[in-house]
Amino acid sequence: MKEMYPKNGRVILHVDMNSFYASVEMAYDPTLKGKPLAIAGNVEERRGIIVTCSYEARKFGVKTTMPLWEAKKLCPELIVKTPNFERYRAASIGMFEILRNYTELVEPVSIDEGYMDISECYEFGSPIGIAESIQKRILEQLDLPCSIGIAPNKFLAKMASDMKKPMGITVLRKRDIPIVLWPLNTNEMHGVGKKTAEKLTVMGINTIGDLAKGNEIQLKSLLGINGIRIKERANGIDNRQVDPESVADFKSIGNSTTLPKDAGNQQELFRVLESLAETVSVRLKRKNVLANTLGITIRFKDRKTITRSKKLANSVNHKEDITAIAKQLFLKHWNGDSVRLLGITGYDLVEHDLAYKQLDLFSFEKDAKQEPLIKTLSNLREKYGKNIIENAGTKKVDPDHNVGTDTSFNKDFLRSFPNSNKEE
DNA sequence: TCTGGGGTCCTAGGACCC
DNA sequence: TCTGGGGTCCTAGGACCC
Repeated sequence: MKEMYPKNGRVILHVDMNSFYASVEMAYDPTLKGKPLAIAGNVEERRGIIVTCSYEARKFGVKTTMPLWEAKKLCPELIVKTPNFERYRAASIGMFEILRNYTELVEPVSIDEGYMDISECYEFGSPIGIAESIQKRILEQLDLPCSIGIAPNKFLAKMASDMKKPMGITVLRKRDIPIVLWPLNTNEMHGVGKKTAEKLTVMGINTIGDLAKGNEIQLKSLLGINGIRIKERANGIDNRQVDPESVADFKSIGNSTTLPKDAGNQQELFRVLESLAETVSVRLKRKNVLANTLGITIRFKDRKTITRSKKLANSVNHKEDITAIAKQLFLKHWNGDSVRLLGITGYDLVEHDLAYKQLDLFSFEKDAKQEPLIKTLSNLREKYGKNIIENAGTKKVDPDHNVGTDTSFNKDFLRSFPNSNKEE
């Protein structure tokens, strides 16, 4: 059966929910249907921006990322709601469940979009038939609209799903590229933003067709590896696989907030850091991971933004540890200027159990990496007497002398010392 | 009254080691 | 006496996406 299909005959779908948050609110409260609706954060405060809006609101010129006050000026009867993420997550889970009825090869990209590899889905009919069936089920079961792109790879499927909204189904074959894709401006291409489009313009590249014929040496020198990649994409080449596991290994977990008013008071900023640390700690624990690197973000009142991070000797997920490190980083790099936004992010995430195993190994290791731990141990000895572990601090650690069996010194005990990551 | 919050990936320089 | 080249880790910033 498989041999009947050509080697590169993949069939990829990109399923994209239409104005997702607004549509979920409408499904939840049908009286909102047909009305200009916007979802916006910080509704009471001056920093609120439009996160998503209904097609009715778009007719007035309301757009995503527009400040709320501006949207209200354009559309005085705009209905504004704050995001209700539990609702959106529930709808998202329902949507991906429907997709998995057709194949296990479903890769969620974000809360409201995902790729499917339906190359082997013979029993469900033609690709268009499958797309129609998916669209119908999502509408009937969840009352939500979506657009679907059908193509031989991810990039083309993504471009295709964008072409008809709402409730579109678009097929984009390789042979359609010159007619359908090439006339478009480069900034309409997935992966080309404002900055890249500007650089391309300087090179005399305006359309995706220009890019497809672009000079590789020039592209590479101006845009790095991305220059080569976007040229390939412009020619319809994209070999990325649909990977259902990719959601499982997230790389960072963070929380940031724009303050109601710019602030320059250290006590006040510390309180913000404490609350951010709390959120990050809860999220890390919920995902059962610890962070090996911690970073902070400071945006000043002129919107200049800096990030500062620190690789840690011991992984963390407790609020107290995160708070202490964040404050320390902040004090070290804050110049006293008024602050607009603060953020804390954990990177280098390791699974809870793995982190503990490494910590155990770590305590028996004989090389120089042992130093931070030895310092911690010395502190402990000073505080609690030298009977905790006799030979810590020397290079001659006996692997059979298991420090972990001493109940007064276990992992939890060690972790209760936020200063174990203190900078020397 | 301008411009949120959650992320990913890439680049580049300096430290450090061999 | 005066200095190579490669690899990896760490840190910071930037571009992009939803």
